[in-house]
Amino acid sequence: MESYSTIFNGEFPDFSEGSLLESIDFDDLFVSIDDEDVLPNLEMDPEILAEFSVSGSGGEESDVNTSVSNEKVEDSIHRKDEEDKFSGLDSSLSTRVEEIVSKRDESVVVNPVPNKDGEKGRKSAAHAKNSNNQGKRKVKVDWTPELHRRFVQAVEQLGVDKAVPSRILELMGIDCLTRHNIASHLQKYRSHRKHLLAREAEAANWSQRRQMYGAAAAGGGCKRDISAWHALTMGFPPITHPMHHQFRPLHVPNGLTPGTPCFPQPLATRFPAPPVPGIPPHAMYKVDPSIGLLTGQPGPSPLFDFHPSKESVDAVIGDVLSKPWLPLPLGLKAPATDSVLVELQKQGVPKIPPTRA
DNA sequence: TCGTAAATAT
DNA sequence: CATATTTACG
Repeated sequence: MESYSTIFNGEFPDFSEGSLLESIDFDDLFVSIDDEDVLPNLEMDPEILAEFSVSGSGGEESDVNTSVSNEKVEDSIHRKDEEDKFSGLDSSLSTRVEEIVSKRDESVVVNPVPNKDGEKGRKSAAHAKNSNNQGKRKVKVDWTPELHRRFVQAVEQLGVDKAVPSRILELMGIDCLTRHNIASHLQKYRSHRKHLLAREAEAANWSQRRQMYGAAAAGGGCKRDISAWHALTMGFPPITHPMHHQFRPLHVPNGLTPGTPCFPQPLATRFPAPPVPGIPPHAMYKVDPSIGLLTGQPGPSPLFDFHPSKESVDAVIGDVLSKPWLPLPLGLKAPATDSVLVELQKQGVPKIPPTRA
């Protein structure tokens, strides 16, 4: 039910280009559900990315993907699809032929199409593999991050609700894909998006209720806000476990033991990751500009030379609380440590030299 | 052609 | 065994 491709994350950092931080827009991480057409840009698991960076790392203009296959190149098949009519977009593209090597690995050549916004041209390569395509020359399309990027771009350009396979294909300008490929991908994309939004909605809901709880609690026992209290008692299982048992900051000031909460206690105790049904605590996260990354992820917390000042923390607390916990899409992990660190600096959070113990 | 769901391959 | 992708069908 919850199986979705890990490539539906929207954005994929280009490690070969530079800091992956560049590709991370933390603001987008917190897009609320009212943003219909936007999916949060989440960092993809570097491991997953690694796979792709290997095959296509160097080439800047690698219009030809020869990445490849083993020595076995038995036969190649030119697959022609009715989609050829779209070849007009890019002559070089249209000329590209999808080569399928029957024996071992196959390479599908996909050419980049100049982005409308004039972004730097990227190579888009799709590797199609199938071990036994004897008889059938159907090859599974390998939706690489780049390819998916193009896909998403096309979809968003058309509008999520208006996006239709044929149109998407046209916009993508990749001649070796069929409508069916797109349709299939679109199906999954929509499904993924649907669930993702649902999860975000739930998370936001819980976060909201947490806020209510916090307000009610802050009310000092006098439960004026009956609704809030009711919602709390009805919807929330009493939190009996110490916060640090469930949730730990990814980053703790130097000198502290990993796992030691370094963020303000009120935040930790009052706003733990919401127990969204179906989502394990460790799959929830939010980013705190001054504190770092908060997740429900248990385990050792990496240390790094960063220690937010109390002032910085206080200044940002309100903002943090307003941000909802977000569910990590399956196959994803929270932004890397470095990402957070750089983001902190980016936001002007003073970096205090670590106090060597 | 599209969208959905079942089938199938990895 | 999960799940990504293809294939079938209304």
